[in-house]
Amino acid sequence: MGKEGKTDLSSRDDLMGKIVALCKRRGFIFQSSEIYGGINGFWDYGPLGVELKRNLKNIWWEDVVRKRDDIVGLDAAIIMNPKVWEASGHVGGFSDPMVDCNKCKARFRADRIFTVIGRVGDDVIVSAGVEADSDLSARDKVLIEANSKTRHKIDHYRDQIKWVMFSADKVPPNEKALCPLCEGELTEARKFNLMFKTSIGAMEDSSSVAYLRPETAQGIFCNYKNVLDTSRVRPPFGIAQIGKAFRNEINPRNFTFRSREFEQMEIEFFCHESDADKWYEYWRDARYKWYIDLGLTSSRLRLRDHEKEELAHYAASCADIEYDFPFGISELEGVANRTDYDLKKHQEHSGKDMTYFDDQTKERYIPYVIEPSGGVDRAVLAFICEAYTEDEAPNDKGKMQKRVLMKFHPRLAPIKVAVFPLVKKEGMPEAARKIYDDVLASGLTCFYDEKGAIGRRYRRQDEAGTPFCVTVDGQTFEDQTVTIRDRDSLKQDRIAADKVVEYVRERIG
RNA sequence: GCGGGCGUAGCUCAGUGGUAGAGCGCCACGUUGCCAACGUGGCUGUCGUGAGUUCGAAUCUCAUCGCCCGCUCCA
Repeated sequence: MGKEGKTDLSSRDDLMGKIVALCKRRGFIFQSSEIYGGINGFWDYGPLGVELKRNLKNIWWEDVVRKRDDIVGLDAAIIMNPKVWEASGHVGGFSDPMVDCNKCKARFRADRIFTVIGRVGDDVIVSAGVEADSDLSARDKVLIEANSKTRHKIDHYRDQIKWVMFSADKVPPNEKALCPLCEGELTEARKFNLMFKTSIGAMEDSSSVAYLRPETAQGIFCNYKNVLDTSRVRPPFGIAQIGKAFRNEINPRNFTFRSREFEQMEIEFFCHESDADKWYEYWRDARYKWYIDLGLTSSRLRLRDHEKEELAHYAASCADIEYDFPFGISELEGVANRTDYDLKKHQEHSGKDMTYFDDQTKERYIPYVIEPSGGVDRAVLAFICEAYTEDEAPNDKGKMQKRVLMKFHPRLAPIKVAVFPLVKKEGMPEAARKIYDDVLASGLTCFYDEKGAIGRRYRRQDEAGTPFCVTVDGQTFEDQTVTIRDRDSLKQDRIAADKVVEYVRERIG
């Protein structure tokens, strides 16, 4: 990280560096397996981070499942029958071997790139890389495209030339595959399958192969019939799930933003085709508002409708909810109209009937699916970036000093209340302990601290994002009141000691 | 995956071949009467990891892991 000569870009980088440092310093997020040198793309949530993340998931679950009568929950297994991933297209689609050019850095599908070499003895008369359907058509293409000098040579040696043709995924020993664009050397063919593979049972043979799910959605689609048959729901209705998913990303980046193990919070909302557009718009707008209500400012948050060309093959429409991170604008959640694509695919592959029969209209149909699918870790990171604030506060001599605070929405804050004795004597610790016990008993997260100067204790809570700090002082013993300090404004109210829980609850909302 | 930069205490970093450092932090005791106070004492290191060169490596070489930036990729 640069120390000086900051451009706009590097000061944004610096901001991300400060956020990463604070996350570690205060125990929000650690790198996985750090003592062994870490492991790329995996992260651990520390004591404050796990509270923050859990708060976020609980609020989501409350808002989309418990407070609604049209959505039910689900917790599906991470490992599913491998046929699920054939039906979803995850096994077939992303496993083509690819090659890169070492020189011009272009990337190609290995089985589509051929190298053609013509030799007389050990002399190479012609060698070229070419994109083609077969080795013979590749040679023809090379002959047609050859320049006049090369053509001359080829004609001259005609019957003596020994041809070698091969695709970039089947390079013979001692040969090298060539780039069709720049004639540079190509890398070995590599398979780019995003799914983590494992095996079931003690013996690792091919019959036992299984995958860690690359998305949670398929667990919902596979249980759609079970839920319909057991939960007395009928379209329009949704199934919600929070769970881990795994993708063997080529290039994990940007702290926890793109990691190989991550958590999704996802709804699959089933409705009639004729209502699909209406529900799509409903969920797109509702999900956008959800983030704003939890404290992401609308200037950094944006809702972006996908262009027609940008849509995945299964989606009729799609919108991204994006956040302007210090490293750039990136997606938090996607809301898509997936049509009846998924249920149809599972009906085809499993042979099981996925239709719904509507008793009132006497219509039988496969429902359309609206999918609001959010990344939990991405949302946590967005709230962390949003909360990170530097301002100035006076020290004990009234001089302004830099202060770092995390302005979490009180609902998200890992610790809701901290309780301090002003000094460690005259019974103040005991009185503060009692208040601490009361707050804990109420179910609010609370932190007790009597170490060091009062100002230091306030600042420590500022970095943890604790919205309220309660202090027991001399006056507490005269009129049973305490001061309660607001994290953002630094203002203090004096309230009755037994009203702390009530005061905080009112402001958490 | 490619190219570049970086990796030293919990954090920020200094240290260009000769006994591992500073500031902050953390812990204890005292002091302290509302915003990173003060005093005294204390703790903290596989110098990312492994190998090599050398009498001697944090320092030079190679490999490897991790982080950052750009490209690439992105169901």
